[in-house]
Amino acid sequence: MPRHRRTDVVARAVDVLDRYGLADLTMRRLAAELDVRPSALYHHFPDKQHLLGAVADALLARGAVAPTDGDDVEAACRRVRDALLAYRDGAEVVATALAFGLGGSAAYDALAAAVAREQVDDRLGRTAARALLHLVLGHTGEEQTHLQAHSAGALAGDPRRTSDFGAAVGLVVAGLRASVSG
Amino acid sequence: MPRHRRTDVVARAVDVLDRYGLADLTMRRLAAELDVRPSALYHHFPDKQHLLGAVADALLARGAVAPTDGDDVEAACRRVRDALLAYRDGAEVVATALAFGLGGSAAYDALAAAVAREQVDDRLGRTAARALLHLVLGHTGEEQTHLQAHSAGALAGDPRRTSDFGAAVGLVVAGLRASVSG
DNA sequence: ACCCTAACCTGAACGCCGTTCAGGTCCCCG
DNA sequence: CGGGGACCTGAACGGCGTTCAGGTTAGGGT
Repeated sequence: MPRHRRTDVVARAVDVLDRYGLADLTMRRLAAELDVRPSALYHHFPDKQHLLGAVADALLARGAVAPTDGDDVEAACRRVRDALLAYRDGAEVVATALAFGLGGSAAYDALAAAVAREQVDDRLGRTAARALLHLVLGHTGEEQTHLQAHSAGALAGDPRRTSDFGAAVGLVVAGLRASVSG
Repeated sequence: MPRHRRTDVVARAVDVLDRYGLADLTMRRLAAELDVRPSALYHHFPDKQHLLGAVADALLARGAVAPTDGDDVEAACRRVRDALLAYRDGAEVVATALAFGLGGSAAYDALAAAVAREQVDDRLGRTAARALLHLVLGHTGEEQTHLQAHSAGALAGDPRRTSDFGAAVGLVVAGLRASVSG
């Protein structure tokens, strides 16, 4: 009965991700959610990794993460971070997509574009963008994991300690500025 | 016939990890390698995550990663990186152990100790150590993934482009020094 | 009005995975 | 010599990603 296109499948996958988490974003579950048999998904994607790559790209697109934004470095980092935080396990999804080389490159592009706006040569710029990417992914992923662990039953948690995300990014930016003018 | 202790199991797991990679480090495979039935492993560890945590700690211990080392920040980062690179998928193993809070804390401790040796207050020091941890894990993991992808059939790879690991770390260290003396 | 092609899907299986549990064996301590 | 703990077996449970031969259906070309 149901007839779906690639876009529908990805959208539904994003929905399942946000409601149940990455661990429960399974081919079988997604298929059930679409009222379809698991094998039907393989008409749209060669395997789960490609699906996850498309999901990562969708997350970033919904967060308006694009290299053409006029953000400075701090704002670009915040924008990527916000996009990742907007969906459950967003950071992990994008990180694995990047690791497999099957998506998520918009995150790097956005950071690289912002870095390029500083007066810095290409080599150092790429290094900085890569460092910032790892920083944002690691920091946000950690935050997201603990945030979710607390939401599930653990009421004895810290009183929402202020995140040092900005400070960590500031450290790299300071190093970048020191390297260019020093 | 065979009788094993926790230590033996972890050692064998490290061996399997290095030979076959994290994806093939399965409870069943490890059990077979020890000439034992899979259920026997659950006498030593409550689940796979705890096993992996112990493996992460073993990797770091073998790399002589300890907070008492007299390294400066750059050297500490290099030491952690070398420990991760010494075994296949080492970075990923330590990263997931840290994410689950079941091991790998020696990596953070080593970096934190080195950072503390700089003249910097605790708050900023912890932020810097955390940033460096994400940087080292992300950078090394990426390197390790691509390195292994190239070793498996892809001879059309880059001519071993020089890694910018040192430059990335230097960026953070420069930022740290700028923040303390500026 | 027809057919044909491509897109989309089914049904059934394959081989793997982590984990559980009741019960067995063997060594060491008292 | 008895008992208890450490270590292991055998067998299953439910779930996973993936494959494949074949069925259905929509829509454009003639």
